[in-house]
Amino acid sequence: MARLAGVSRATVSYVLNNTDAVRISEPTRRRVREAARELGYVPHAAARSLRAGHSRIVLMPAPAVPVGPLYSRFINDLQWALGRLDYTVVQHGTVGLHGVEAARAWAELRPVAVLAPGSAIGAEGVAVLRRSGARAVVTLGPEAVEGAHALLMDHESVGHRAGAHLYARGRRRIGVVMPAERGLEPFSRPRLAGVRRALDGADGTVTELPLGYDEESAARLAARWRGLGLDGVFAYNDEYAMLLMRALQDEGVRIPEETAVVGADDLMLGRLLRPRLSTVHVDLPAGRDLADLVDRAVRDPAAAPERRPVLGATMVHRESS
Amino acid sequence: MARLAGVSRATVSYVLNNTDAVRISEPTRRRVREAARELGYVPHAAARSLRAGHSRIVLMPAPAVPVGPLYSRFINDLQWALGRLDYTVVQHGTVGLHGVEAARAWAELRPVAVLAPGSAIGAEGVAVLRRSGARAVVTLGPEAVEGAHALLMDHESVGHRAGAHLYARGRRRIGVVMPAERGLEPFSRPRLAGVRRALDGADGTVTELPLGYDEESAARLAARWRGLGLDGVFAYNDEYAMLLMRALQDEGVRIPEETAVVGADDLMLGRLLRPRLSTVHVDLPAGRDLADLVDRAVRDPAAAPERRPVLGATMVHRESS
DNA sequence: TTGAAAGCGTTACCAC
DNA sequence: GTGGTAACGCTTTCAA
Repeated sequence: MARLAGVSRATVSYVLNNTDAVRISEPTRRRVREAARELGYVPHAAARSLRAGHSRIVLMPAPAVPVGPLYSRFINDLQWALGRLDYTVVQHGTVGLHGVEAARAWAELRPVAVLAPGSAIGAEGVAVLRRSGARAVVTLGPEAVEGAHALLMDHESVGHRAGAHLYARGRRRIGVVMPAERGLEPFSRPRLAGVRRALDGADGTVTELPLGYDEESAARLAARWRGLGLDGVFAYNDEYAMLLMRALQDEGVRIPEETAVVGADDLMLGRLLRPRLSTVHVDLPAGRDLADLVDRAVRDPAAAPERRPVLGATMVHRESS
Repeated sequence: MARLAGVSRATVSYVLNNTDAVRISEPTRRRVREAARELGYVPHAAARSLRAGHSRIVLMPAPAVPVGPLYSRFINDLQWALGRLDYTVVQHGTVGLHGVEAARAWAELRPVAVLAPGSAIGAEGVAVLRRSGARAVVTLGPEAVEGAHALLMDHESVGHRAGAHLYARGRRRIGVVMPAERGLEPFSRPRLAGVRRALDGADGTVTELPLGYDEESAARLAARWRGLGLDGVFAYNDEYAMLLMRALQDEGVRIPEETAVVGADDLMLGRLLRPRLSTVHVDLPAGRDLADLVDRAVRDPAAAPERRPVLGATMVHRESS
């Protein structure tokens, strides 16, 4: 900051951070504040964190795939809650980096905490981040990563709810839609596994159904539907469910009589379909809670890693199953 | 960086940035690199930008409202393209700040460029950012802001296309859905204005229809539909269109005979409805082009502000109108 | 109550 | 070819 009001830099620092020890005279404070406004002074985060040895940045990678309203809202909540705790939330636009590479890119900003999908980071990435001064690393995903706190997003149980529901409704030959789009495997594979587990040891079969998110792909699948002989399908999520349901209806397949359809995520969308779409409702944790967890972890970096299950799954039975 | 390999910090800097002047012996280079890996060394972005006087950060505010797949994809593209140009893209989780407040928060990171909705920033915010060293400020939105480059997102023409289409199809009493959700006004108001302009001086009327994104709200609107005497409606976007269409159909209103419905954004969704939804297709600029614009602006900060129209709007006529 | 000075990690510039 | 030194903007300690 310039030698603006004819006082020393230290005085400026005191005033602008209003340091508790009230050692600066009121007139001086006023002069400093005025000069700051006049000059459009903005503190330099880099200099501050260089000196302090750490920043107030909580870093998360920006999602690489277009993400649904559910997750968007979750991120927003979280940002708001972290902001209240005086953290600066930053979504880092990592291009296509993974693991250590990504961790290194993030570490350059010396975030005080990092929140990232476990799959994007790995144990080695966690180590890089911790060594570079991150006081907390929190992973999101199906399993915990060594050395980091874990928010266990149990997508497997989403599939399990759907599978169990279909089975309970008397369905035995069950299809599971697997999105062809890249980047969805971390969600789709556990969901598939959950359906498998629901039918494990029972008299049912599970068939994987690759499906691209476009009408032609859906029409192709629907055209060979009767040949597949399936009486139930878990469509990955509500959007794919809508796509598939439409194609099946166009093909004359009656829902739910011939084939029961279950989606997931409980979007508005599904309520508007006819028949109304049965779905697995997914509960994400409140941003507030998660922000508190991050804050606690930052304050006590040596604490044992927490593993907290989040993402409750509940079956919502409507008309399509 | 620690005094790791028994060489000076300067030598380390040379090796890791492999400075062109090849003045470092190969053995030394090797030693340095090895030590760096061993220590898990990661350069300190804050120190670097403090020294350099500027960062490579391109900052954008993280969207405050859940944003559709269209805009998500656009942001992703842009991030990727800027990453290719060696910028670090950062989405700043600004809680509820606007204008100068927000600008100040962003300026603390000393980004080399800022990309933000014009409404979120204002002329004063632009000034703060420029004074704090941002070499380029690019606004997105319906109108340009003094001192900044502008990407003119012409939502007014989206509404205009819809309005003109409905009028051409013989509709005269036209409703325009206005989402009740906060944060959508920057899009909904221009879209409404566009419809108004399309009917300007013609023998038609425009009626605003507030609508919350939930079934009850839609049902209430549908219940009083016949009383409104509207023969056409522009539903803000495809999602609201789907919500409204379903409610109207449940009420027995025939589409498009009694009421024509037009959405916007050309989502997959609309193709799956019956009747298929007419919509206004929106073209966002390629991330690549925009990244180039930012890069040019950064290289020549003194250049006259560009105002570039983006977001082409095309009417896609399907069955609902 | 205020000012001077050190030091955070980097890099540009000069001596060695 | 190498290494020392200063400076970037800020906070903090110490002295005036």
